[in-house]
Amino acid sequence: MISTRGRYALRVMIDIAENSNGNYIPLNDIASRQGISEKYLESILVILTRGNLLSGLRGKGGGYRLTKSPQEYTVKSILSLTEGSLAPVACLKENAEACPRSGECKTLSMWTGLNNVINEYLDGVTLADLTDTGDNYTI
Amino acid sequence: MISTRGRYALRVMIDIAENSNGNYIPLNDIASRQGISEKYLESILVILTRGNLLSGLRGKGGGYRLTKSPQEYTVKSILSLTEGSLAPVACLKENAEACPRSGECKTLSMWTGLNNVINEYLDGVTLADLTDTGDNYTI
DNA sequence: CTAAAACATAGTTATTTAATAGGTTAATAG
DNA sequence: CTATTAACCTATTAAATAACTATGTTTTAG
Repeated sequence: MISTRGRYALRVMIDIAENSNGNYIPLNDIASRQGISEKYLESILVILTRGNLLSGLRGKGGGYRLTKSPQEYTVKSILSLTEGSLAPVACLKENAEACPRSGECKTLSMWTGLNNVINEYLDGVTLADLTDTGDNYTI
Repeated sequence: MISTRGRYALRVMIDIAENSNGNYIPLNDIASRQGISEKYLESILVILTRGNLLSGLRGKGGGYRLTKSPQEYTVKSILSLTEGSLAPVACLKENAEACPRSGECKTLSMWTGLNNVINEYLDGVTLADLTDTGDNYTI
């Protein structure tokens, strides 16, 4: 289940894709448009910025902007960064410690299949697919 | 993300499918075979029994057994009962209250697509597919 | 009648989520 | 140069959920 962090992150990315045109737009604007608490949004933007999905500029005229064009962001890249992992079970996380039961586990291949199906789907949708214009601008 | 409740439920169903042959098998046996706390397992078996995926019989010689043959259980039916919902976002739950943003929501169709992909996958795997024999017995 | 086992209810602990609060640094407009 | 703007940083908290534990009651077989 995707938490609000991931869902808000997606909305923020869509908001920036639609409202910036390569310009920096301040957190303030995004928060009021989206009706999300400024302070909470800030914690999400930190993650997106540290993960290089956004770049931030301080001071007057500052804000956030995309680091690449909308069609280059997959939904998977946005969600897996903000959610930490999209794996349906703990043993399929990136840096999961080896499960002692993995040898005899009768459900592992089923979980792996589910994981693949989820990843393939989310890899096939880009940020541009979610915006009104589809293709807002190119960096 | 699937919690231990759902994962344990699957393991229990597999265990019963493989070890019962239409006979009732006691919680005690399942718990020790699976290495899961008896008391915690009990709370999961209550859900499975109330949902008619298992039937329980009290007293000596009692225990739990399947209510239908393994190939008639989809993994989805087991997980959605024990997890409550498999929807990736709250607004796609069965009895979700209508989201006030649903009209303007730019991510809804993407989430719906993800939900479909997950449900189709889990609907395509049966309990029989997860057991050693594949087809243990027929009721 | 006694033992076995499901059934029922309530409580505890730890973790995570969602959100707040308050302060610091950097950039720009005037 | 200075005031303002806005990102950046650290810490705290309230609420919910997950995972597990404890104790007792009822039913069934032998």
